[in-house]
Amino acid sequence: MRQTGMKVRANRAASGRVRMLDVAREAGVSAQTVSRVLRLPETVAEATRRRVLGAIEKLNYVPDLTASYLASNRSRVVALVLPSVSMSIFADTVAGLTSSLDSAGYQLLLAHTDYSLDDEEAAIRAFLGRRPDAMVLTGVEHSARAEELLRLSGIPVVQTWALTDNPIDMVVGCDNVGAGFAMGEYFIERGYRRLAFAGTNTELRSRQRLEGFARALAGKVAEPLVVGREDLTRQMDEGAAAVDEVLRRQPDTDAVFVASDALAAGAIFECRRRGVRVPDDIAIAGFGGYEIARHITPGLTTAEVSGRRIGELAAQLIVTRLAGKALEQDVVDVGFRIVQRDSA
Amino acid sequence: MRQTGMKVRANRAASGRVRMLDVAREAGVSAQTVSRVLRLPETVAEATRRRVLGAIEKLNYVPDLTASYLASNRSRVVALVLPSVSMSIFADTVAGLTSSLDSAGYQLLLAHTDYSLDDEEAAIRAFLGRRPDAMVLTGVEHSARAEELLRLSGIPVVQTWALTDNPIDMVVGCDNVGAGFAMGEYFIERGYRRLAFAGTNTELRSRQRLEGFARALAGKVAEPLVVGREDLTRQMDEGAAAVDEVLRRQPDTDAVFVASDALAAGAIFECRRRGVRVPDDIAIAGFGGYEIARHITPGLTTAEVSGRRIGELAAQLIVTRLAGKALEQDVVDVGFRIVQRDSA
DNA sequence: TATGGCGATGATAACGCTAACATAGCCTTT
DNA sequence: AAAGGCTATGTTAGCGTTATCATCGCCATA
Repeated sequence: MRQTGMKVRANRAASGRVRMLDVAREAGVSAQTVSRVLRLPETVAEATRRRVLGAIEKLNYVPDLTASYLASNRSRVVALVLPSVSMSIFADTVAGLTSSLDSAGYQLLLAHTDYSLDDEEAAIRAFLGRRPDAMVLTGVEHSARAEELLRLSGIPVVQTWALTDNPIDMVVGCDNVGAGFAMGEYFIERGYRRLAFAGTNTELRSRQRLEGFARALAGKVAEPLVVGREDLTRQMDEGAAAVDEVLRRQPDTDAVFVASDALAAGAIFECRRRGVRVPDDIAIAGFGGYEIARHITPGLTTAEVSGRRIGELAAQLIVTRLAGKALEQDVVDVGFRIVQRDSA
Repeated sequence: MRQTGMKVRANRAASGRVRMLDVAREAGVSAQTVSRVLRLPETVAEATRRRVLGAIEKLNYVPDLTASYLASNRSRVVALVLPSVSMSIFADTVAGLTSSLDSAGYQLLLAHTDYSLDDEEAAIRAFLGRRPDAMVLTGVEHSARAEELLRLSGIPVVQTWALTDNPIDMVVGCDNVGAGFAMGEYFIERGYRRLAFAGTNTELRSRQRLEGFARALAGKVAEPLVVGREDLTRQMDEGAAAVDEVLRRQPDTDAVFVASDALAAGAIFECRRRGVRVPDDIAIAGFGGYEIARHITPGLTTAEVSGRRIGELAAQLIVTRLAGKALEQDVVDVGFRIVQRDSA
């Protein structure tokens, strides 16, 4: 496979692939000039540049960014770790992130953890081997080892969808405790007295929403019934199961705060199937602000957070940082907004 | 930055990063032995291996897969090009793909094209620079140049979500024309006579479903009204708009085949808002088999296709092929299934 | 005891690119 | 006209890994 001995002879590499040197020969320049045409075109004379571009076109040359990284120490790759890919809320974040990074010439490496911190650590470790220029994580809860690896790597890291006083590096998210608190107050103002919370045990963000929610109720009404779900692959099924559990364990519940809109939609659908009226028999509020919240009947009252904006801001922080510029702030709160509809 | 002159001295590279050589020195072996511990552990003596693993742990060494690619010509990266990330149907495919590839040690590079063939070509070009071991595309329609680049690259390519007689390499998908035809027959059997189709102009797959649908109606009932949507970012909004257009342009429509379940759900929600009864006033069927089809009221009749299975099979084809094994078949039809619920 | 084979390890030369420095030619400036 | 500076291009030496071949013991075999 590898050619040994005969030097310089070949017009193509042993691999058969077109290299920068092949383009250079075709254009009658040095490899360095080809490199410059690609990266700093304005430093190359018009005529030369045209000749090189012609050769690139003719030979169908595609530069090897892997080799480029090795020589320049910039990979132009951003790694993204998500709990789950098939979750609309994160999909918006991915969309915002890629849109903004694309235009800056970065590409996205993706992994998902199935909500396991161990899997997350494994994913981070594997990613670091690709030498990404930056890494985006979901949430602010990670294994100690994962945080250490990230710190040692020295690359910019953005944690998303939550806030923390002790970030690894940068954070773009919302105040989950605050959102829970606001929803608790909202329920109480409206006169609901027998409350429940349905969320996921495995997610810190869900637990934080519960924390705020419970705090808002404290001293005013009874503690909320808490229903925790583990499996998150079938969101609507889980939401339906959550309602079922709430109605079984505390039949006189008059309002439920559900930790995500997809779950909440599942809950509303289940109520409809059972003939339980929303909000008359039971009020339901969600979190996230997915498209379905606007469309479902009754409209879903929810704590809206712009997932897309989180992605865009994360990208912006990364690009700014990688450009060597100073950041105005490395903790960004995108906020939330209680959107009132008919479900609560 | 680069050190010139003084050789061998440094215990760490100029970059400050831990290299294989640092581990080798720590363990008192050669770099090659460290490499072997990582890739072919069984060829290294037990005691040596332990020493090397200890050194790796101690120094927090993370192998540089970029350099590894350059030397071995295997990147262990699979590139995936999607029309859109925030679309549940593709999310399942991504999930299936990553799950299967993870365990084989591959990582996923992701890009989206916003349904533009030009953007797709750009994404493919950019990806090829990363030298992925394989590439997964959505659909079977690509620019001529993109196909040429892929063929020249020589890597395994899997096209998904459709079938074709002339694949670039491998295909995993379903028969969109056939699904449309089956849905057409279904409507006719049930006595619907004034039909419409709502889909996207930009997607070949949507047009194929229409083709089959129209063919099933031909000679039996009038040609279907065709409503085409362009913007696909807000699926449910688009579905609502589609119903609106159908009712406006052909008020006596008694059934609509909508090219995706998310659109169809939007359509059902819109009908509900307007007081149009489904299926009594208008029947609605979808395509895909998303979770919402089971939950919405009325339940959505749909042509179900397993997006997850498409991802899993694509991964399997890739892994088999990269392992140098022969494939039983390079065109896989995952099939579809008309699932009858209450909406049609 | 010489021979061959095998298991474990090491030395060396790429892989395709870019940083850093070098050079060559030309234009200003004084 | 000499000095300096600028622009366009070339040369060289890596970046961190792995493929390949070489080496060195050691043991079984004849």
